[in-house]
Amino acid sequence: MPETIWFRDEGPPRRPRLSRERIVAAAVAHLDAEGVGGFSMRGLAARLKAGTMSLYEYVQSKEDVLDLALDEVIGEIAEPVGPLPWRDLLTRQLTQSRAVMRRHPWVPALTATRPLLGPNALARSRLFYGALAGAGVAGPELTAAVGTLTSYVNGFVAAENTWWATVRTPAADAELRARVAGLLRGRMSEYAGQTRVDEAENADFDRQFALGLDIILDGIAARLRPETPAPETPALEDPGPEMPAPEDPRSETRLL
Amino acid sequence: MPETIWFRDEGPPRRPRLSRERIVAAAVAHLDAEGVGGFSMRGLAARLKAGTMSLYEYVQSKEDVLDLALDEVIGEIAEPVGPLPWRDLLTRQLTQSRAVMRRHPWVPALTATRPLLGPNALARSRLFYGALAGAGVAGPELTAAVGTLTSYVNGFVAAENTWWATVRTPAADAELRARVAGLLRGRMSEYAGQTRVDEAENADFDRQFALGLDIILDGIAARLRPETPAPETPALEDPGPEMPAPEDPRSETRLL
DNA sequence: ACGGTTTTCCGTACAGTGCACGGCTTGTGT
DNA sequence: ACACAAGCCGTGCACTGTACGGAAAACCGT
Repeated sequence: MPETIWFRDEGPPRRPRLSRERIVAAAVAHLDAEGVGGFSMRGLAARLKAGTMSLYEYVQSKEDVLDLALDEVIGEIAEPVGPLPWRDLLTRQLTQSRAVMRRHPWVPALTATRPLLGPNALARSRLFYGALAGAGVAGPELTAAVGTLTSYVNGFVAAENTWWATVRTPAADAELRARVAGLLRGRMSEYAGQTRVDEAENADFDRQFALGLDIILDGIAARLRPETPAPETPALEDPGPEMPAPEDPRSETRLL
Repeated sequence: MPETIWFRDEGPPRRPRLSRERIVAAAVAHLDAEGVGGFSMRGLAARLKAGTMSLYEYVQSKEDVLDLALDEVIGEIAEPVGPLPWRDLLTRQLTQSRAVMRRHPWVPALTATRPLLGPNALARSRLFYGALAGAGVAGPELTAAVGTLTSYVNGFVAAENTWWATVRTPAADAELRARVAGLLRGRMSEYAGQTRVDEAENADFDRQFALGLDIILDGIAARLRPETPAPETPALEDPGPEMPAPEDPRSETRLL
């Protein structure tokens, strides 16, 4: 009687128990749970029920893990579904970016330190460049526009996260909370005559974010129609406004 | 013969050798030299020729030192000199912000983590709110405008700094440099038909920064004159557009 | 079926960290 | 002259990232 697979237990793990994939997944969970300060290779290994040094078979350093985790969560941003006007596309994408960064509050801290060169980050960048180029932005204004948008989102959510972290911490007593709230929210009431700022903070941030985004998008839109008062930027001496066809038409054509 | 002071040597230090002031000055120097990753309390103490634990007489934690150092360098931004149109004032201040953050590349990494509640940071914030309020921005648009501007600056310089750090490091070999440069700068040439991006990178960033800033300021300016196409924001039901007099007229009146 | 090679795993060790604790030194008030 | 307090800091502890080298397992050519 031939011994079948069904009676042979799989025993100790056949193929490698660890993998880069498993490691980054655990890293994201670990970062979500402990924050970037509480993240350690020992803790990560423990979460994987592996020895600490085993991780170094798949990764060269802690920084590598962080880079991988960062690009991983950037991948959580969904691809745009259909053809969309550039402004809607950017608004949706960036709102999603913010959502991801709120879900993973360690992200802004990392983007401020590490360059974003992973495949997902590059795909995002490519998407934005494509959308704005399709809208007619070109030359230095194109890079400026993309840079402005992504810088804004990063900066906004970074500030937003530190706000939540300092004010909504259980350790923060009511007094600190009141003082900080007074300091910051007071600004607005000080200059706008409105004092009751109650508890709609979450909605406040949403609104704040959307408003700021609109401000930037307005500024970009203003550069599209030449009748708006923006007489600067003498344009390149380079005559060619011809646009080379992107080498990968699949992902580009559906942009607009 | 009375013993005069001149023959009595000052001997061992009379008053406390350390002080919060001395510590933050050394901390800034240490951070400039070693970066935020290489910053350690032991190193800082060594720079002050003091025992490590002596620092804790003046400070409760490493984070305290970082917060102090952060607010310290924010103080490097000069006060505006005379009355200025709001747009000029903001442009100058934010350009100086960027200069400070380039001089102290660890700043963006910290602002992404810690809330900015020091006196210098608050004074800056106050200045911006005052300038924009004086220009006629009010309500949620006011906070959004200020948030957008500061978020942009932080985000921009953070990205800029990581760029310099990865590409201009001596450890970065020419190959990495070329690959990264190709990836990023390629975006622009890909969509704008311009390929020669040579070496004017520094000027490029300057221009990029100014352009992005102009985009945002345009967006803000568009909200000032109601004839521009921005029919949203139904305004507060609160009737009073009267602005309360700032309690400290000295620093406010000269804004505009 | 078996010896050898490669791949995966990880225990140990080392230099470094932030900081709690408690003792020492020094200047001051009475 | 003495008590007291303020500034100083050596020692120690728990923790970090990771270099090194050995054990175990998986694969492979014969």
